Order: sequence, then C-alpha cells, then structure tokens
Amino acid sequence: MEFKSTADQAFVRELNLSLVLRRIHNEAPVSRAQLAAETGLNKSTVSSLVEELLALGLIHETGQNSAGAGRPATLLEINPRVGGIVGVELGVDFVAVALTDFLGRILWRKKTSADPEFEKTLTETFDLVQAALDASRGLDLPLLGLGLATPGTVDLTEGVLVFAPNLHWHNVPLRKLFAERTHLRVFVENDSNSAAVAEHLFGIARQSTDYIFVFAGVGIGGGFFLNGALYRGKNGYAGEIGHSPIMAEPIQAPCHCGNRGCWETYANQNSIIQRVQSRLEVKRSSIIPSLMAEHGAPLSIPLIKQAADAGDAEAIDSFSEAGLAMGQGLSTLINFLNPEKIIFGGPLSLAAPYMLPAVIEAVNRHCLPEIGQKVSVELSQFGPDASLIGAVAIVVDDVMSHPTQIERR
Amino acid sequence: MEFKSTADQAFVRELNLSLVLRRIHNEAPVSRAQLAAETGLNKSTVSSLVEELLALGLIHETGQNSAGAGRPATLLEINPRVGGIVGVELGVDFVAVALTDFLGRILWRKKTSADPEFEKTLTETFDLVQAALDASRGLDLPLLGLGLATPGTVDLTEGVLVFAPNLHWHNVPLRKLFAERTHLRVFVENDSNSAAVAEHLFGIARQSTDYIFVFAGVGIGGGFFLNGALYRGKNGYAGEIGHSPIMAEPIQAPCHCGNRGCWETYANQNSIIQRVQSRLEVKRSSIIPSLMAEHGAPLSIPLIKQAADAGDAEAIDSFSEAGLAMGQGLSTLINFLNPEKIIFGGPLSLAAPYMLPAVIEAVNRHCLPEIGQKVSVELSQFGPDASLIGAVAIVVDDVMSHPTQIERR
DNA sequence: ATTTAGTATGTTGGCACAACCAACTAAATC
DNA sequence: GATTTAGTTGGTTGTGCCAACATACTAAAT
Repeated sequence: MEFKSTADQAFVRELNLSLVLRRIHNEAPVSRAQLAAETGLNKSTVSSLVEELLALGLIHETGQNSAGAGRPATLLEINPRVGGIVGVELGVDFVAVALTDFLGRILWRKKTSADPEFEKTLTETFDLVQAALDASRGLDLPLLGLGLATPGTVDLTEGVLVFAPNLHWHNVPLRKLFAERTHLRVFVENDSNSAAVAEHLFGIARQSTDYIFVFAGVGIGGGFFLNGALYRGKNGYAGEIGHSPIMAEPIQAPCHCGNRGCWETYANQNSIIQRVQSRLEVKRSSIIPSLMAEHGAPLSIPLIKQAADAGDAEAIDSFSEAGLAMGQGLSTLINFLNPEKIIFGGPLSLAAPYMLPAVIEAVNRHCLPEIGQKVSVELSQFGPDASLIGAVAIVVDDVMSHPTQIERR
Repeated sequence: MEFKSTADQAFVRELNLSLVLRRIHNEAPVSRAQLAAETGLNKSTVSSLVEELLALGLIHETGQNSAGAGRPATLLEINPRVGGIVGVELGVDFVAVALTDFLGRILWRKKTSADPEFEKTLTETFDLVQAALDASRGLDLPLLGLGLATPGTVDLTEGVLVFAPNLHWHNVPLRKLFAERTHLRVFVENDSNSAAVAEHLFGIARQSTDYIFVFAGVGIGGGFFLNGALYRGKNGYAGEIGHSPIMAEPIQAPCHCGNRGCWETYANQNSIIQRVQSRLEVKRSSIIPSLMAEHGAPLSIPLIKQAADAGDAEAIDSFSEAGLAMGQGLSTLINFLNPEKIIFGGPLSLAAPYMLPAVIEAVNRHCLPEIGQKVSVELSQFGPDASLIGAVAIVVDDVMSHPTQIERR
C-alpha cells in the first residue's frame, strides 16, 4: 500500500538526531550554536540531541573555537572510531573487501580475482571477510555492519540478490549467508546504487540532491540519486541505462539484449578494445603491440591507458571516440532527468582523463541547451573503488538514518 | 542547502492529518476503526484527527455500516463541497478553464482558441476565469484556490513561468497576475507534471508510487512520479523525453532541437499527419480526402481519428506506425526508470485505441525482458483533459498536504 | 593589573501539545 | 444476557519550544 508511514514523537526524535548527525558529518567541525542557527532548531533542542549523540559515541567534542567576542564555541565532529565497517564488492571477475572507519577511510583492504564457480567465489569471499574481521580485532575496533555491493537486482528488505545476469546468480540470500558467519548487521545493495551513495556521503556529491552515478565497465549502469534519495524503481531495476539507442556510428554489433545500436555497445570497455584492435589491424604506428608483448598480456583497459599515458595516438583517439559515444548516450539521460551532476566511475574511469573532455563535448552538442548548460560531468572521487566504498557507505547511511539503533559488535 | 526540514509536534500532526485525509480520499467510505487498523495509529489518535478534519469541513460522516456483529461503524468520506477549485490550462493554441468540486468533478468548463499574442491570450484567460468565478458564486461554493498548468519550466515557489518555448513566453509572473485579480491562492505547474498529479489523485494511478505520464501532442513530454512524489529535476526541466534518439525508421526530418532521429519526430501529432500525407500521395484508396473536403479542414488528428473509426486502413496503419515509434522511445524510458505504469495522455491520446496495441508491442520487443514484463501501459483517465484536471489536482494536493492551512474564499 | 561592559555559547525548568494506553461507554448481533 | 466491534475519555509519556540563566570569553577603559 501507499500511505504507510505514520509519525510520532520517536519519529521526530530520530529525524532530528539524524539531521544533526548528518550536518556534523558534512560540516565538521561545527558548534551547537551553529547547528541551531542552520537547522532552525532551538538551542536547547540541539543541546539535547548532541548530548544523545555523544552518549552513543557517534560524535566527539574537539577543542574550542574562540574567534571574536563572546564565549568560545565547543566544536563537534564525527567520532571516526565509533566503529569500523566491512565493505564487500562482488565484481564480475573479482572480489574486493575493505575495512574502514566510520568516515569511510580505508584501514585495510584486499582484492582477489574471482572464480567463475559460485561456491568457490563465495568461500573465497568468506575468507577475505574473515581476514577483515581479524584486522578489525587487531585494531581493537568494534564493527557496525557489513555492506555488500553486487551487480544485479537486489531485494533490500530481505538482503537477497534476486538476479545478476553477469554472474549468472539467482536468488542468493546474501544477508543470511554473511550474517550467519559474521554475526554483523548485513546490508546488500546494487553496485551502481552503492557507488552513488558513496559519492553522497564521502565524495563529490555531499551537497547534491540530484545526480546520477554512471558506472562504466563491462556494461553501463546507473545509480540515480533523485530528490535526495536513491531511486530504485518499482522493482529495483532502475538504472538500466546501457540499452538506450544512440545514433553515433555505423558499427552495428548487436547488443546481448537483442537490440542493435545500444549505447553500451559503443562506450563500454569492450568497445574500446575493439576500437584499438581495428586500428591496429590497419597497421598504424602504435606502441600497443610492443606493450602487449612486454606484459605477455592481451589488450586491456589498463594497458591501453598505459599507452595513452606514453602519448600513443591510437590509444588516445580510441578513448576519445568512446568518450563521444558515452556523452551522446548521457545526453538522453540528462534531458530526461535534468540532474545537477553526472558522476563518472567504475573500471573504465581509469581512462577518465582521456574520455571526459570528449564526454563533455558530446553532452554540450546533444543536450537541450537549457539543460546541458546546467549539468556538470565529473569524475568519481573513488574511481574504480566507488562500489567498494559504496558498500561501506550503505552501512554508514543506515547508522546516520537510525542513530539510536546503532550496534557495535 | 541540503538538510533543511526539521521536525516538531506540529509537523507530526500535519503529517498524520494529511495521511488520514488521503486515506479517506482513496478509500471512502471508511470508518475510524478501519483507519486505525490500516495506518497503525491508535484509535484515539484517529478519532482526534478525524474530529479536526470534520471541523475543517474537509470530510463528512455519511451513514453507518452494520455488517456483522458489534457496534456499527460510522463511515467517513471527503466532503466534495468543502470548496471549489478553478483549473486553468494554458495550451499552445487554446486556453481551457474548469470549475470543479474538491473531488475534481467538473461543475463548469469553457475553452477558447488562444490568440498568439501574449496580451490578448492573457486577457482572454482572465475573462474565462472570471466566468468561472461567477459560476462558483451561482453555486454558492467557496473557492480553495486556482491551479494553472502551462507548458515550459516553472518556478514553483514564485509561481513564475520561467520559459515556454512553444509559447515564446519568458518570466511571466503568473501567480502574481492571477492572484491580484482573483484573490485566490494560485499554484503554477508544468502541464505534464500536473497531468501526472491528476492521475495520482483522481485517475488510474491512485495506488501507484512510480509511474510516468507521457504527454503526446505537438511534442512529447513526461511527468515523472517517482518514490511517491513528482520529480522535477535540479532546475525543473525533468521530463524532456522527446529528444532521445530512436533507431526506428530511415525518415530523417531534423528535430527543432537540432539533432536528428529524435523520438518525438516519429511519434508526435505532426508525424502522423505526415505519415498520412505521404500515404495519400501514392494514391491509395482512403476516405480521408473526402472527409477533408466535407469539413473544409486540413488534416488533423481528430479527422484522421474519424477516418480510422470508419475503418480507413491508411488512418489505422498510420496510427499504428506511430504507436510503434512511441513504444520504441518509451522503452528507453522504461529501462531507465523501471516504472510501474506508463500513462498515455495529451491531445494525441484521442487516437489511443489505434496506437496502444502497437505501443505495447514495441515496448515488449525493445525493453529488457525483466523490466518490460513488469510495466503496464495505460490510457490516461482524462485523455486530452489531463492537464486541465491536473491544474485542479495541484490545488487539491496542496490542501491534502497542509489541511490545516485551508482557506475558503 | 584590574575592572566593567558587551557578546556569544550552552543549560535549565516550565510549558504546550503530540501520540499512546487502558479503561470505559455505545450499539449492534448471537 | 453474552459477545463483539466502534468509538470516547482521562491520564501518561515524551517531544520541541521558550525565556531566563550561568558561563566564558573579548574589548576597552581605569
């Protein structure tokens, strides 16, 4: 049903606690008086809220600020050691785990390439998580929760991965599996969505209420942050932006979705590798073949990036072409949703220095002028780690939303 | 800034009043006990809220329901005569005004074709509004407000039409202009957005939190209802969906936005007229030329509709072709946002019986299967009147959101 | 060095008002 | 009469608000 949420005093208290906590997070160091002035809450109310947050261990008093006349202010900031958080990113071909403090700063991390087989990937992930738990014990840091970012659709309330086409996984009860082993509170979220939350809490979107995280890698996915909250769609599928048609170029490799002309076939990782390959076939001078021989490795984005860094024209031009296609596809998205920002991240964001100028050029060309002029296209603060930090961020966001329900284990 | 809204008891009261009022609106007739059970509010709280709504005149007690054992329930419903609402739709080539009761039922309406000149359109609109005011006085109905739906971008807080490309209007302070003459509370909203709100309050989207109103006419615009609220984007431009590229057909009339292949060039009113024209040029048998002669009128959507109703194949096929293009463009939108519903409205929705089957077929073909299977494409309950009813709806919605601030004039 | 004024910070106790709860009355059926 | 359901009443708890207050500093005169 539609109209569920009733309000009572507890709700008011939680909302105001959360409000004050988020402001401290965003503007630390800050005084009680400042908080009162900015929020419109009464001074005494702020004092009461701050007292509760102090008791919960979520914030710290940290020195005084005696600028100007009057009594000096007691400054407040987040207590980063209130607890640690374990973030897990299940990638298509890797698993990454991080241990961070409450401010999302990485204290420990590890990454392994994943086995295609389901059971093996899972046990390997459990091992990494166990190592993170050991690390937290070494640091004498209680844990607040475990966040899990995964490709595919997620049932948030149950913590179940409903379906991940790239992993070929169906209905995996991730929360149950990880909660049993770690006895932590477990949160599961889609990888693009968690990356979007990472930018909101820790990255370049702290002040933004309307932006889109574009996750470029094997495909192109989107995390929508609209009206100050994630937008997941009716069934959690929102963000499938890779399959809009673009009129860029006459290449017409059919997309795995069955249509032709899908955006992601022109602008994903593989499209760049193909661009480079076809350029190499016509025997242009390029250092890429020798790099491949040197590393004994096939074409890859990091390798092409390395060539571009060395000034290789074929590499640079390939990135630039893909950037134009990226920007053309983005234009549709921008016209639809009129976001404040597009944040570019994921594996492909390694190549951002070579792609972003072309992306922005294409956006300016293809968007409606009033809308295109207002949007800014920026690089993710976390680049390829955005989803991993995002896994942490969804836990932090839950604590920020329900500060009284914090559990340190 | 980002974190504004603090909460206090007044806020709680308003939220719960609004909650109960909306439930009564949606489920009338309904008893206090039922409301308590459904909302989770305490019985005594519901009684108190209901009492206040009764005192405000917003609801009525209406008979008893004595089914089964126990004391019979006192049923409650919205009081439609709590006040009237004036809705104004500023179209590209017409102005429509309606007077409705609080349930959005039309008591009086009038429509005129608009003069292209700004001043004349405005005075003509004032005259129509005055007639509506007179009608309300005749019915002895106090007025709750005046809603204004207009194409283009709107500054909601100021009630200013920022820019309407089709009207060539800039920075028109509509609220100020209409409030001065009518002394009513005036609300201004974009036409597609208001149509979306109309379906939410009075139409086929009462139970939906995630849907998109597609307004097809001269162009194609969208009203996004996401997470239970209108989504307007950062600058109020969200919903410019007409300019996404589609790969439908080799016709390539450039769009007025400067790009080629824009969706709306394949699926708007004019595209249908062009389809019919080119069919008539190759001399197929069709009753359309004789209809044109009979009416002494050029090709138009109502005329083509008339031909289709008479079984004319050229008319039917033209609508169907445009429907395929409509569905193809919708697929991008659906993949992006995973809505529950697409609601098809606007002038072109006259032809819905001939277009919708093709639209649905194209959606099924082009959407990602998991997403496409979940969406339903439906006809607006108000068809070409959706924005006019929407103008009323934005006033009703404001009253529902802030019931204590109701003003009857 | 001392005093006095001025100013901003943060705390206290009383208040109004929200929803909640338990016990009640009201009005029907069995 | 017993039972069941609807709705009301009086009292409780827990909010944020407000005005007065204590606190702690700077500024500037003595």
